Amino acid sequence: MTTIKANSTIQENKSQAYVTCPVTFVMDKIGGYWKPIILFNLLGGVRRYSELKRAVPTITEKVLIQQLKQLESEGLITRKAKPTVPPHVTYELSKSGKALRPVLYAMAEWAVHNSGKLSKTFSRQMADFPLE
Amino acid sequence: MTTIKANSTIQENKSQAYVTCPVTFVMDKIGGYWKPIILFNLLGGVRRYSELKRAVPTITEKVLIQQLKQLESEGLITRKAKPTVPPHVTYELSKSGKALRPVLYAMAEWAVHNSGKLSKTFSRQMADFPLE
DNA sequence: ACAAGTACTTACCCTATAGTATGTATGACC
DNA sequence: GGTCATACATACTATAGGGTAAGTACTTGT
Repeated sequence: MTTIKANSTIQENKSQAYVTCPVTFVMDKIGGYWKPIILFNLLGGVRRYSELKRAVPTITEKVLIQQLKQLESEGLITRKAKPTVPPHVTYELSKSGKALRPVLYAMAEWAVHNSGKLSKTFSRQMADFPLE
Repeated sequence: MTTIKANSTIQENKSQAYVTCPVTFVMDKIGGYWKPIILFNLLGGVRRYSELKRAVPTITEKVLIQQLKQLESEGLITRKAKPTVPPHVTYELSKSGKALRPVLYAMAEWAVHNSGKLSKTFSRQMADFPLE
């Protein structure tokens, strides 16, 4: 599952920047390519694994769980599994995950006003921006 | 200068997600590890290359210019060079770069409230958050 | 008997990003 | 005439993230 090597120079640089820059702290948690997309989808409420897969069709299964595990270990989402067959697993934003709404919203707003030709597409999407 | 290979699968996935997700659009522009940190520093106003270097001491020169070039080509910052010796180069947020303030601010706010022991450090930093 | 669905896991490979180290042009200053 | 400072460039290496492909366990439906 792609274990992270401790004590690499990159990781040490990161942990140093952590302490000094709040923005960096955030980027380290949601900075992966797919993480914001997943979080965005979870803003709409509880989602099954398979629902997320359908909502983000271009992500591969490996990367999807990988990112979900990371988000879970960072405390941004919670996983609930019913021990049935076939399995039934749901993901949900945690308290701090829900607190990211203003961040994602600010991003989306920025995209609407600073994406040239895509602006119209994005502003249409904003109508669907989950309010709670 | 690390040219990006066009037509790789990764790039194609990205360009597809672009069109559907405003959050992804933003992440692609400021999603690099150092970009938000650089932008954060430029929120304070015009900065010389050497000032940025001192402000972000753990970044290497190679990566610093690399990121600056990318931010410039994305239209988030502007570069001005005086043809003197020694050279005098300054960087500044563009209009769309300045528009990122709410995004960075929302991130910093989230960090203050969701970083456990680091919260106090971050809230102290927030006092210095550049207002304009 | 067998295919389908769910939520994964594993093995292997490729690429973008980051780090290390060194080089460059030019004029000012000593 | 050698050093200093500025703002880079370049070559090489390392790592994290992402992609492809295949497999697993168990039950329900045909």
